[in-house]
Amino acid sequence: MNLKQLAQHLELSQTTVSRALNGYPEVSEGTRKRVTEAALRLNYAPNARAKGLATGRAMAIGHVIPISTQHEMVNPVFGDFIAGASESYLAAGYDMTLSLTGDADEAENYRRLKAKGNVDGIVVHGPKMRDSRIPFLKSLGLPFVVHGRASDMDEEYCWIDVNNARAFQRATEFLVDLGHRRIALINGLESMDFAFRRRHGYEAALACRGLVPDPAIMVSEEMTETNGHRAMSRILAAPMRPTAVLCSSLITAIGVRRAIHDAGLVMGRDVSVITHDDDLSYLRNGPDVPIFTATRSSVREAGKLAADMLLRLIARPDAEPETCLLEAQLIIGASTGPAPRQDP
Amino acid sequence: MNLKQLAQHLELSQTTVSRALNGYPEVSEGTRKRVTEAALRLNYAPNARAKGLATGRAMAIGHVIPISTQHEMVNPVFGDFIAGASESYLAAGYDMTLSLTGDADEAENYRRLKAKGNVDGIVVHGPKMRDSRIPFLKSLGLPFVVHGRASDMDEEYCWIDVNNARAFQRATEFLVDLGHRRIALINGLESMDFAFRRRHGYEAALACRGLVPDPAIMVSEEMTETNGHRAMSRILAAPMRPTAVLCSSLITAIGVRRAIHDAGLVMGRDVSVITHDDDLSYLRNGPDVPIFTATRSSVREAGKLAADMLLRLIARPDAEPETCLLEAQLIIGASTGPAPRQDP
DNA sequence: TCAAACGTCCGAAGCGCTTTGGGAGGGGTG
DNA sequence: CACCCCTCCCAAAGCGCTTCGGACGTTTGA
Repeated sequence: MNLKQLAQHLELSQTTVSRALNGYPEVSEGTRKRVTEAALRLNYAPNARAKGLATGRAMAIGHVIPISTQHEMVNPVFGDFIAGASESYLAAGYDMTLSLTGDADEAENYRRLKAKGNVDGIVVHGPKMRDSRIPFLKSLGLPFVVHGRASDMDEEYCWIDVNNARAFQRATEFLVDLGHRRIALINGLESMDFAFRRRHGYEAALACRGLVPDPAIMVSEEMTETNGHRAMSRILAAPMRPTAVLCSSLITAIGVRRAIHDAGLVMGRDVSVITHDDDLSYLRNGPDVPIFTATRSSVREAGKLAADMLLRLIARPDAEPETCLLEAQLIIGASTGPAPRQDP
Repeated sequence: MNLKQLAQHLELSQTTVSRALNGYPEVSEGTRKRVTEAALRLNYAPNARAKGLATGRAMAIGHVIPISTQHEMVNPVFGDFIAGASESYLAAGYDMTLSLTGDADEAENYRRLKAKGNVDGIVVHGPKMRDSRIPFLKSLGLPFVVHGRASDMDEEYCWIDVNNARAFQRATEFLVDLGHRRIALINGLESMDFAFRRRHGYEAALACRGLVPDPAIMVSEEMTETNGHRAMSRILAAPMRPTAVLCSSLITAIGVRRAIHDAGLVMGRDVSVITHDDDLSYLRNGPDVPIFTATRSSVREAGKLAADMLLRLIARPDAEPETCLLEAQLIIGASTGPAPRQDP
């Protein structure tokens, strides 16, 4: 069933039917009603390709997610982000297309996306420090919103981000206030911008309290359970064991907890743990009393906000670039406590 | 840059340029070379909508994932599945579009997807028992592949699935062989087909060994860490505590491990645990020695196979429906051991 | 009363591509 | 030499939709 057939069936012109369905004023209410009812009954839906061709708008948003070429990992954060974003797309009548891409051909990928014309805008995931994609995308002229930021960039662009530095600064201060003096950091890959910022927040808090960061207890790795376990095991085995640790993800924290347990220690008593918590639906940090003390910020909410921002940007491409900095909550769970006396 | 401009620039007709780019034989090698080089240099890529309109093919696959309306959860399995599938799509030049949908309007959603014509086929996720989507999709005439199966259906359709019954049967037998007599089951929601099959495998193995399943130690819930913890805590607190437990996901198993630990017990000694393991990239079950004994099957691989299957189906829509049953490996980790003597 | 304005509708062009149905030119064949 | 058959290219007709520029009949304002 296409427009032509529908129009014939109604004994109207395609023009009128099209206008009736798209809410144009120059069609009588009676006719509009007749048309919409027939469309519903015959379950007519306009062909998206033809519509896109005629209007020049694809009514679709692209999400490009880089797969770390070495590890080929899909960050679970992505699922929740997408879920949040798709709420907005659904409401606005947009579709969502996904491209997973190796880091290598990413610029080419964006260019094709633009040339192929099947998205009106894109969301950029996993920005790196001084990410070259951002100036490139600006030059392409395709509206985009970045989930995260790229440090050391003078360019103006739309982004939405958690205040990672502040979150980790507060978390570190909280630990220092509890008497901890030796605090480890198990961070994500520092090529990623968020990890860089978190380290800065951590170091700033230490400096502020007259403490010196020790590279021996600072780790930067892909955020998996296994890596968390390995890093924490190593840190616990070394002399001058820390009494507290900051992790960058709940998944890593689970590995850390396992390492603490394996070492015969008790989390929250012998070793305090604070983790960042993206509030993933499948990996909640405890129902009422959180398991981990955490810096929490819903990535799903961020997805929704990013989508809304992008849709606004598409509607008014010449507007000032919006930005949105979300503050993470510091929520207290069972994984932190005062520094033990036998602090080495 | 569109075809017309490219053709003018080359002083050729659109026809010839189009044919040169699409590998048709009726164009000389010299011309083809000239065309492809110019296209590359001017980074021309054909407009996907126009191409789709002309060919009738969208060159895109839709993935429709139901969001359980109650819980609004995004299964982390999905990310890895998608990653696997996108490899195949990329190679075949297909795009991937995502629709998250509430269960309610799902049929309507599929119908629109078909009417809008922006996908050539779809992958159905999370089939339920006797899933009504399957006959509906068959009647729509849109090629589809189901990730999983729907029990109690006479319809023939394409699917790819893990042999869930067999996996859990083997796991249960393995536990019985180790001397366990009282084995708990912490399953996913039994409205989901895979959970239903796993329970059947578990019950079959018990029956085979003359054991009777006890509903008091069988749980069926959404597979989250928290739910795993809660269910296991309850089971451990009750009299007649089991000596082993089967879980449906690694995430649940992590909650189970926490519950065992909280109860002052040791996993693998006091309580044995076997879990299903989808081999997610961010949640590996240990690097070399697995943490959990597990029935393992890579969901990423399944994604790739599903995509391949769907692309074949699209190429030859009249072929017999393919099916693919993957066997899970039973891999031995540190979470299982012989049943303790003090078996109550 | 007449022109202007308005409410409704339609015809046709055009979005960028593929593909059908030729057509010009050149080399081989009888 | 005429004929045929390739090879290589082109013009034009769609694909299904939107939208510009009218057209027709009825109201309205001066």
